Amino acid sequence: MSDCQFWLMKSEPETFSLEDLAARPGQTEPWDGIRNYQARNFLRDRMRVGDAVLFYHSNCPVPGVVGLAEVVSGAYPDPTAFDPESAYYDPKSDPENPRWMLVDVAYRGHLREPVSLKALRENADLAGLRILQKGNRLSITPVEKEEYDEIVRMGGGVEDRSP
DNA sequence: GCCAACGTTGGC
DNA sequence: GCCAACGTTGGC
Repeated sequence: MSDCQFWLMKSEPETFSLEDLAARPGQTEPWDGIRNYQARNFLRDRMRVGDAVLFYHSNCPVPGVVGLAEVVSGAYPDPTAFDPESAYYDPKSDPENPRWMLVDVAYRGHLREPVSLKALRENADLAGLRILQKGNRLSITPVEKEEYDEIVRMGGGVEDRSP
């Protein structure tokens, strides 16, 4: 774990929440639907198995970090891009040369208390967080180890809330 | 629901 | 390659 990297990944809880991840068979889920090149490049070029993830709920009453996950696969083509039935279908993604990738992530617990966006903003040690910068909408962003540790500390540590 | 900020598309 | 139009994100 010493050389793993740290990430923050956003999800709208109405679409896919941390509770949904905890309830999945094997508590693992393909993180599909990424349709932004910068986020795709992070997935494809920099994410490694074992990397630690802050799970962030966006577009909801209290946005913030709610728990932890872990990258458990390398990047591979996102099958939803080839599925005309999928909301994420992209007719321009060629199966011979896939445009969109994903990784699998696994549940690693809830923070005892969610750390709200407001609380993140109020912590001067987190001023460098990418999601706090003006206009940043990236759904996958790298996080420093110190920032990750601080957010887990603010959340009162981690507990398993497997169903 | 509003709207600011950003990314993508496509005509030229 | 420019840039206007459009679509999306996501906080509030």
